[in-house]
Amino acid sequence: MGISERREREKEEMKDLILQAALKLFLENGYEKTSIRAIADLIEYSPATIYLYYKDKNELFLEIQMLAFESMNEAFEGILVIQDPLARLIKIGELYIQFALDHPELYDLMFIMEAPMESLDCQDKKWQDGQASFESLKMIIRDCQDANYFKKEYDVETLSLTIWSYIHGLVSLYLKKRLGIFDDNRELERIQESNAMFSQFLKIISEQK
Amino acid sequence: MGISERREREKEEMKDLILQAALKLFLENGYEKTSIRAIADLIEYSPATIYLYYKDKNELFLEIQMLAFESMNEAFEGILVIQDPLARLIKIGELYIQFALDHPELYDLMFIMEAPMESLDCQDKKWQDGQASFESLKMIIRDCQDANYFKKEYDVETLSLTIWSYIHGLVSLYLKKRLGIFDDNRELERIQESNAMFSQFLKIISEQK
DNA sequence: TTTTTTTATAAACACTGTTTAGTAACTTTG
DNA sequence: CAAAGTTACTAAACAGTGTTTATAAAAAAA
Repeated sequence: MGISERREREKEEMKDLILQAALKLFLENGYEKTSIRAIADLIEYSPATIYLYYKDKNELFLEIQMLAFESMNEAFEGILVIQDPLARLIKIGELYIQFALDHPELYDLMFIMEAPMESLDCQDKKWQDGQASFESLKMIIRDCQDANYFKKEYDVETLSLTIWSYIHGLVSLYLKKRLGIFDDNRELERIQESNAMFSQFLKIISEQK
Repeated sequence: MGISERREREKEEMKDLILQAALKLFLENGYEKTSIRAIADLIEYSPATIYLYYKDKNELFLEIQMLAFESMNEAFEGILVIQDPLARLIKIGELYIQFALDHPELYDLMFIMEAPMESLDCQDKKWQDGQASFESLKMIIRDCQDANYFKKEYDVETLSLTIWSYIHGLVSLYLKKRLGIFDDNRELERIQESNAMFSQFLKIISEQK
């Protein structure tokens, strides 16, 4: 009997219809201004209908967060062609910054907002794409150790966290408009300069034996 | 005539009454759950009264942000007794982390939330305590350069931003519950380990000539 | 064709920040 | 001292928000 299968399929289609509408409005207006009523209006359904497919607003935006991680991991794919591990590390940092600047709302959802993490920890399988992107970083750092760029005594996870912290801090200070402390209006250049300096530091650390 | 002066004083007292009530509720429940009505209830006034003293919710919480910066700068005061500039730099990092962990809601307001920055840039005189704390960092780094810890070619502001980015990234990943990617429940230890590693790196960079 | 199950919604609930119109109290003036 | 003017305050409303409930319509199974 194909009926229940068709219904299952229709249910998925409806979930996706809602998700795409939510994504569209979210990218245009951000989280707060994307109301359930606005999403319902866009797809021409009643607000209550959305609750038949998603438990609440958080669950809906958790799904968008997952799409965002997939998208980021895609952006990281081209990285493997770079032979030298340290150059690869520096490149992934640049791609990370680029992703954050290109999709500030998605970045917010992935790494800053607490809303989508409220009924979840990063261990959850829904965060596997999030974990995957961190695994990419860890792998590159292991490669750097194998190629004798970093001391093998360094704990890979600690080193990964240290580098991730830096780059996340840099982009989130920018996204949250805290780089205005510099009196000139060269916030984007500041990011590039700081990142160049950090890359330089990584090289110094790698040369130190 | 002392009457208008008394009224001026009473106006300030009322502003402070509202501010203290807002601060109390904010520290207990965070920004979203601190409603104007709840503040009004606590001081036994009508919600509309609050709007006679503050333009809107943002202006009220901008005032709290300023209190938070003052409080952080106080926490930094003891730093000057440390003779060695590099040790001083490492110590201010520890104090920064401690402040963030002790007052997560205040930290959020100062460096993460966009709400209080909406009608303001960091250049505004209301952010002078915010600028002061960044100046402290810049001064320490200049001292490090004078003591030959860091190359004099390094731009002080770029170096400050790089270090600030790292430490802000670390604490904000923790506060926003993104350190759950580590399967153990040792998030606080992770922070300590990463910070120890970063301090180590600073030493390596300072020794490289 | 009748019964059962699924799908969708109108309306309400309990909130939110904010504005408006009107009242009561205090201050100044005649 | 009484009238006029000013200031302080609030009840009520406005326009939103996320979410739940009761009800009706449509589809599937009996």
